[in-house]
Amino acid sequence: MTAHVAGGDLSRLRQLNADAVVRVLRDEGPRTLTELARLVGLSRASTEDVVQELLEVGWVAEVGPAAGGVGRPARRYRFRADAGQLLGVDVGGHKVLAVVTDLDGTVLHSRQLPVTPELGRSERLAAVDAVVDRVLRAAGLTGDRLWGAGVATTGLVDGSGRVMLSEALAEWTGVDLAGHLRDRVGGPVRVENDCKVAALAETWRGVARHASDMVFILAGWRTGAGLIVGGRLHRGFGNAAGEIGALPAAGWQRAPGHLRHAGDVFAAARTGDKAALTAVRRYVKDLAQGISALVLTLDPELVVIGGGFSRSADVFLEPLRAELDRWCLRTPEIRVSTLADEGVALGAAKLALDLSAGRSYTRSRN
Amino acid sequence: MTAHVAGGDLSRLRQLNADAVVRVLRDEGPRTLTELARLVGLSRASTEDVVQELLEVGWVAEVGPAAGGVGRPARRYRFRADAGQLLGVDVGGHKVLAVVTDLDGTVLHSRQLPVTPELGRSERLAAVDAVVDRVLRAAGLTGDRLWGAGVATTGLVDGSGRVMLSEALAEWTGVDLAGHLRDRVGGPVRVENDCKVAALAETWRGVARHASDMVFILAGWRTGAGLIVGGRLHRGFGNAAGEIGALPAAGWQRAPGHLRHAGDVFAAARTGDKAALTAVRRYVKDLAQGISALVLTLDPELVVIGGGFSRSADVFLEPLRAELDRWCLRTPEIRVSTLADEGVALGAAKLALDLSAGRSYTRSRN
DNA sequence: ACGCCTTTAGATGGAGTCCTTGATATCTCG
DNA sequence: CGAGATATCAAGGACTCCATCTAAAGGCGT
Repeated sequence: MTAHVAGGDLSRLRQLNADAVVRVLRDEGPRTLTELARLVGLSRASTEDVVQELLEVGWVAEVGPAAGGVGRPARRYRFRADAGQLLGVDVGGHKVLAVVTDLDGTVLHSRQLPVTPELGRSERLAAVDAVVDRVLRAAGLTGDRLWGAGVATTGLVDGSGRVMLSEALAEWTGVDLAGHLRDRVGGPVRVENDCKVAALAETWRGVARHASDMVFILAGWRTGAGLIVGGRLHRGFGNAAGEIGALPAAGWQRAPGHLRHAGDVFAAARTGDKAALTAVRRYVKDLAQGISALVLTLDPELVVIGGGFSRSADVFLEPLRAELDRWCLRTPEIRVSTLADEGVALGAAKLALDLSAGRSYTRSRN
Repeated sequence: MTAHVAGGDLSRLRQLNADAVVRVLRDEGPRTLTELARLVGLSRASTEDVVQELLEVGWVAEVGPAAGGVGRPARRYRFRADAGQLLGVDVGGHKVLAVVTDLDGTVLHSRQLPVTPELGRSERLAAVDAVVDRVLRAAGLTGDRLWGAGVATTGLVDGSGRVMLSEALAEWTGVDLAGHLRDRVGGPVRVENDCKVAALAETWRGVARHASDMVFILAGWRTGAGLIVGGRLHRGFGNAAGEIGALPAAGWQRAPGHLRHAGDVFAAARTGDKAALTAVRRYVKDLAQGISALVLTLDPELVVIGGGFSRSADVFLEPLRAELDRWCLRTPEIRVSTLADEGVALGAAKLALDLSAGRSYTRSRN
C-alpha cells in the first residue's frame, strides 16, 4: 500500500497550495491576487507569496491588468501552458499520428503516416519513429525537452508499457513500446490502450469535461470502450476494464460486420436507402447491447460516442438512444465526440501530463 | 465542483498528520512513537506532539510497554476504537437488524425482528424503531451519543435518504428513511442500497480488505451487486450502479426461480440429487451472465459472494467459477463472504463512519 | 488640475507546525 | 555496577500562513 496523502513536511503544505493556485489559474483563466486568494481559500499575503514563487519557477506569468474598474489596477496572472510540451502518439492499424501539445492540451503540431494492419512489427515501429521525428522537428524540439510522452495503441497493455495482446495488428503482441520510445524522448513514457486514452481526452478537452462518471465508446471498424469512474480513468486490475465486447450477448464483435456490404452505408442511409437503413439498425442493436451492459454497471452521467463512425453519428444516434431506452434503467445523456481523428493522440498527451504531475512547484532551496 | 484537497491553513497540515497517525494505529495495531514516526514520515518530536494531542482529545490511548528488548522501554499507543459508537440498520424483507459497533467495526450489540415483505409501511417503520430502541438500550446508549447512523434497504435510494423505488417491499417507495431516523438518533444519518453497503462491509471487515476494485454479489432470493472502484464505493450518477439485473441477457430476475421448486435445493444437491443439481446448474448459468458483464466492465481484482445463498456456496462455487471462465477474459479470484447475516448492517455502520470522518482531531483552541 | 475614494501592492510582526540537536532517563547485558 | 541501547524531554531555528498597516495607482467629481 502506498502512502496516501499523508501529511508531512511544511513544504508539503506549500506544494498543496501551489497546486491549488495552478489548478485555479488553469481552469478559470487569468485572475488577480485577490480573486485567487478567495478561490483557493488562502489569505492575500500567502497567495502573493505562492504566486511569486510560481512566477520564478515559470508556472505562471503576468498579463496586463484588466481595463476599467475602480481602485488601483490589480496585476493579473495566467497559467503558463507553454511552460512545457507533451508528446502524444496514436499507433493504429491504418495510421500513426503524433501530436505535440502544450500543458493545456492545445495541439501545437501534428503529423501522421498511413499504415496498414498487416504491416510488420519493425516497419510499424519505424513509422512511429518517423512520425515522432517529424512532429518534434516541426515543433523545434528535441526529445529530451519534452515533459513526457504517452502512447496509445490497440490491444491490452500491461503496466510496464508492453503490448500483451493485440489481435488487430500483425506482430504487435509483446512489443515493448514504452522501452522503444524511452530511447527517443526524455521524460517519462507511458503506454495505454487507445480506447482508454480517448476517454481521457474527452474529459480533458472534449465533451465530457465536467463528468466524473463517463463511458466512452469507440465506434469504428473495431468497437471498444474506455471508462471514467470517479473522475479518473479506470483501468481495472489487469488493465482490461471495459472489454465488454467479449460478452457474446453484446454483439460488438459482429456489430460492424453489418455495415461492411454497402460502400458508405451511412451516406446511403442518409438518403433513405432501405438496405443501408437495415444494416445500420442491426449495427445499432448489437452496439446497444454492450453499451447497456456498461451503463447498467456504472450508471454514468454521460456516454460519449467517438471513433471513426462518430462523424456519421447523425444517422445512428437517435436509433441508438431509442435502443438504450429499452434496456437501461436511466438512459444517460449521449454526446458525440468533437475531437475527430486526434482524440486518441490527445488522450495520450494527457497520459503524459498526468505522469509528470507533481513536478516541483517550488524553487529548489540554495 | 467541490474544493479538492486544496491545501490551506497550517492547522490543516496538523489535521492531515493526525489523520495519518490515527490511520496507522487503526490499521497496524499498537505502535511506539519511533515506529509511528517512521510510518507516517514525521520526525519523532512532531509525532510526539501529534500523539499528545490525540491522547487529550481521546482518539488514542496508551497501552503497556512491550516486554523484552534492549534499551529504555517505549510507550505504546493504540487507536481507541471505543471512542465512539456507530449504528447500522438493515431493513430487509424478512428481518430488520440493527447493530451497534465501535470505530473498528466490532459488533458490540445486535438485535433483530422478523418481518414479512408484505408488511405495510408504518408497521415496518415501527419495527425499525423497535429494533433500534432495543439495540441502543442493550448498548446503554442514547441516540444522541452516537457518532452517526447508517441505514440499508432494498431498492434505489436517492441522495437525501429517500427510497425512490422498491419493488420487493410493500408501500416502501417514497419512504423518507433518513428523515425518520434523524428524529431518533443524534449525529448524521445516511441511507443506502443494501447491496452497496454490503460491498462496503467486505472492504472494511470482510474478505476484500485489501482490494481496491471489487464486485460484491448478493446472492439470495433477490440478486444484486455492489461495486468498489478505486477503493471507494461506486454509486453512479443516479445511484443505480450495479443494477445489471435489468439486462435481459443477465438472467438475474429469473435466476433464483430455478431453485424454488425443491425445499432446500442446496442440501439436496449436496447429496447428489439429480433434479437439485440441474436446478443449481441453471441458477449458476443465469447468475454468471450478469457477473461476467460486471467483471468484463470493471476487471476487478476480486468477486465476493454474499447474501443468503453464500452459506451454500460450497455447492455452486466451482460451477460458477467454471461458467465465468467461459466468458471472462481474466476470471478474478472469487471468495465467499464470512460476514453472515450481519454484512449489510455492518456496511451500514461503515456508512455512518465515513459520514463522521473528519471529526476534529485537534483540541479546540480557546 | 486637484483632492477624495476605492482597491491593490508591499512590508512587518506574530502564531503555529515541523525539524534538528543535545541532555537526561530507563532498561538489558555482561 | 558500568556500557550500550533506546526512549523521553526540552530548546532553538526554519518555514508557512495570517492580520494589519502604510504606500501606491487608478477613477471620479468639482
